[in-house]
Order: sequence, then structure tokens, then C-alpha cells
Amino acid sequence: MKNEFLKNWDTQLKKGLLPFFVLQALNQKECYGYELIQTLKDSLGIEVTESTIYPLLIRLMKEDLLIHKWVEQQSGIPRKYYFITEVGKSNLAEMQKSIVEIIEKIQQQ
Amino acid sequence: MKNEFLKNWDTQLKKGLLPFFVLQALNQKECYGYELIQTLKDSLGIEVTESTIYPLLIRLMKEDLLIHKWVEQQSGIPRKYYFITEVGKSNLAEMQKSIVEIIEKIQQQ
DNA sequence: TTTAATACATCGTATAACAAAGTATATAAA
DNA sequence: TTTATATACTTTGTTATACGATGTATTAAA
Repeated sequence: MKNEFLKNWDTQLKKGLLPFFVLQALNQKECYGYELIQTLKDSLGIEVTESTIYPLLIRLMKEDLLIHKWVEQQSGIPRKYYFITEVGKSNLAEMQKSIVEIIEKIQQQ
Repeated sequence: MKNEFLKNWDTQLKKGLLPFFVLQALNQKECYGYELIQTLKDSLGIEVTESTIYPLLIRLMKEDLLIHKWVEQQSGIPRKYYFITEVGKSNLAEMQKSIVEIIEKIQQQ
């Protein structure tokens, strides 16, 4: 079991990595919010709650990195699908560069 | 020049990585606060201000990951040297494991 | 004598994850 | 039938932490 310090640290680390992982995921395939939570968990082992993901998606839309489209379902609640924009793609590319640099710094020490 | 989104993202990423880099640096060699700012910049290219590093060091001491010792100088202001504790070392080891896992996740996609 | 570098400290602000609570639909179990 | 569970989106309040701004003090160089 992780101690308080490590749990807290994990949370802070997530603050930086989550926007990157979300843009990365949406760059590969459009998703709706609830689906994204599953995707992050299944493919990356990253656990996020709805109260984290929905405000984040709203923020990324305000920054013009994402757009959304409501899609009605034959049954059940409509889904809000998110798509990465060109702005989103260029920002993601910058983020990838930064991440690669940081990884190199971590590995070279 | 980075846009607002990316500058902000850099800051958030730092929130997670900084405690790791600080512990890592102090694990290699004890430092005083002002020296640590130079070390982080010179060896990792990470720019932090005093209003970031001093509260962080205080926090890591409260968590028992660090201890400090004042060292008087022949001339000038006394220096507060920080040393990593056993608790600090074990937490750093956990952080290293997490970081390695995250790097693997980033690289495998 | 004034500027800059060294060295430590603190206050206020902004950002963002997350718990908690809420709304709504659909299905399976009791 | 009622209840629980899963799906799907939203918002409010709390908490953690980087950082700008500001302050104190010492020393050396311009």
C-alpha cells in the first residue's frame, strides 16, 4: 500500500501527464468521455474519475485543442464524442518533444 | 515561443517531476537550496525559482524524506544543507519504479 | 555608492485532480 | 415490482503546489 506522500505525488504527476495521454488517445481515435476513462485504464493503467476527465475535456475544448459532437444512440444516453483539432495536433507534437527530452534527462542520470 | 497552454502544461508537469528530481539530486549529493536551483538547471535544464524550491524542501522535510544541517561559511550567509533520509531513499525507489512504468507506457504506444 | 550575485523565507494567486453529489437511461437481479 | 448496477454526462467544494512578488541579509564588483 502506498503512503500519503506517494499517493499525493501520483496525483500531481497525473496533472502533467493526463492532458498528454488524453490528446494522444484522441489523436488515435475519437472517443466519448466515459469511453476515454476505460481506454486510459485498459491501455495505460491510468485510473481517472469522471470529475477529472470531464473538466479536462472542457478545458481542452476551450483551448481549441478538441471539438465535440453529440451522437444519439438507438438506446440509452447520447454520447459526446471528442475529436482532436489541428491546433490540438500541433500542441500534442510539442508535448511529445518535451516528454522525450524529459525521458532522456531521466535516463541519462 | 510556447503558447499559454504549453507553458501552463510545463508547470503542471513540473509539479509531478520536481519532487522526484530533487530527491534524485540529493540522493547523489547533499546540496543547499540555492545550489540545488543551479544543479537542476545545469544538469537537467529544469528552471525553478526560489519560491518553488524552498517550500518544496520544507515539505519534503515535514514528510521526513529530508533532514537539514546549517553550515556556517568563512564569509557570507550560512547555508542550509539538505540530506536524504532512509525514508527518502525508499520513497525515491518507489518513485523510480513508477516513472519507469510510465516511460514504458509512453514508449509502447 | 550602487548594482549584482549569493542565500534564505513567505504571502497571495492560479491551476487542476478528485470526492461527492446530482441527473438520466437501460438492464439484470431480488 | 422494486432495487441494484452499469452507462453517460455535469457541477461544487476542497486540496495541493508552482510561481510571481516581495522581503531580509551578506559580499564583491562596477
